[in-house]
This record gives sequence, C-alpha cells and structure tokens, in this order.
Amino acid sequence: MGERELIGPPLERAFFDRPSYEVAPDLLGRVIVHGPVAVRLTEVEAYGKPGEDPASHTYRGRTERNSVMFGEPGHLYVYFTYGMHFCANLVCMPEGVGSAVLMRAGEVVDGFAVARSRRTGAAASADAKRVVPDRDLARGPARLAVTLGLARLHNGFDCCSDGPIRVFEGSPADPGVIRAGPRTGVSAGAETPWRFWIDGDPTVSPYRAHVRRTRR
DNA sequence: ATCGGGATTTCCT
DNA sequence: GGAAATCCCGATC
Repeated sequence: MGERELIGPPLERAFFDRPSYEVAPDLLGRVIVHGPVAVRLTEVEAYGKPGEDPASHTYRGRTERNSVMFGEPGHLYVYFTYGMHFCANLVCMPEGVGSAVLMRAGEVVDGFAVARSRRTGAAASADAKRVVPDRDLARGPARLAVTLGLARLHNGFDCCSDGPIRVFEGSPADPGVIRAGPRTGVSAGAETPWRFWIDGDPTVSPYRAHVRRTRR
C-alpha cells in the first residue's frame, strides 16, 4: 500500500490518439489500476492499422470481435484466445482506425493479496497450493489480464473516464532503458520491431519466437 | 534451464 | 479444417 501517491494523474484520451508504435514505448513505466490492484507496465506490443499490419486483428477489416479497436481511443480491447486466455489492449488512433497496444507484462506495485488470489483462484484452480512468485504475477499477457481481473466483460471499457479502470502517469521509462524487437508469437509481420520492453526488468516475459504447432 | 504436449474458442480460408 | 498476440506442468538434461 501507499504507492497510490506516487502514480500521478490519469493519462488523458489524447495520449492514445496517435499511432500505436508511438504510444507503446510511452506506456512503459505507466501504471494501470483496476480496483485494489496496480500494475506498472514493463512490456508492450503495438498492433497497426487495417491493411498495413498483417499481425493486427484489424488487418482484414472490422469483425464482431475486433470492433472495439475501431472505436474511441483509450478504451480496453479484451479478446479471448487459445480457447482459454484473455489478453488486454489499449485502443489507439482516432475513431474509425483500428489499432491498439497489447499489454504483455508488468510489475504488481499494489494490491498483492487480490492479485495473488486471482492468479491462484478460479482461473488456475487445479492447484491451490501453488505459490506464484511476485514477479510472475503479471509476466505474460494472459497472466496480466488475470491479475488485473480483466475478462470479456471489460471489452470496450473506457479507461479515460471516471471509473474503476484507469491508466496513470507513473514514471515513464527512460528512453535509454527501452529496448525494441520482434513481436512474440506472431507469424505474419514478425519482422516489424514493435515489441517494447524495459531492459533487464525481471517481470518482462521470456521471448518466444513463433512456432507452428502440428496436431498430435 | 529448456522442451514438448494438452487445454479449447474464435476467426478465416 | 486448422492456426492463433498463451500458459501450465511434467520430463529431461
């Protein structure tokens, strides 16, 4: 506790109203809060506009799933993948342009008790005795979503209005410690270096190159 | 430390 | 039909 005084004012909508590859590195060191839990972002990935970024969910245009990405910037885009995981993005660019930043990893800075129970509770019910190290609480996009209590219900949530989910100024990462590289788990557009992370931070997820899975 | 298999929905070809 | 912006666990080195 006691961290809340250090995270500054919430980011305004204009922060998100620009290209995702500019927003992404600027999000490093910012603090996203949902209720009692606060997470300092240490790793993010940018996803670009329709027709321009083959790795983006919006590449082939608007669908029911990705429609939030075409809406007002500063809202959450939460999607379900691999049959079991949720991942959370912050929508970028003006209304009508489908683009977002995926929050891949962070450091829990407040609300540890709730964060831990979310991670060892329902979602991972198989082993209640499992002890999750602090640094693994939000290490990886699906883990970050669980720790922050984000799921399908929060798709479309506006983080730039008064409400339980906000992104705060925090302490922007010094440009000298920001690294950029290929996005994780992406096959199409793998060459675009739109993954950004804080160099040496223990909460950054291990990089995994895309591997094609074969069935049985 | 690293590897590989399984869980299981949504989207697109 | 099959890949996908993933994670967990057990086996093995």
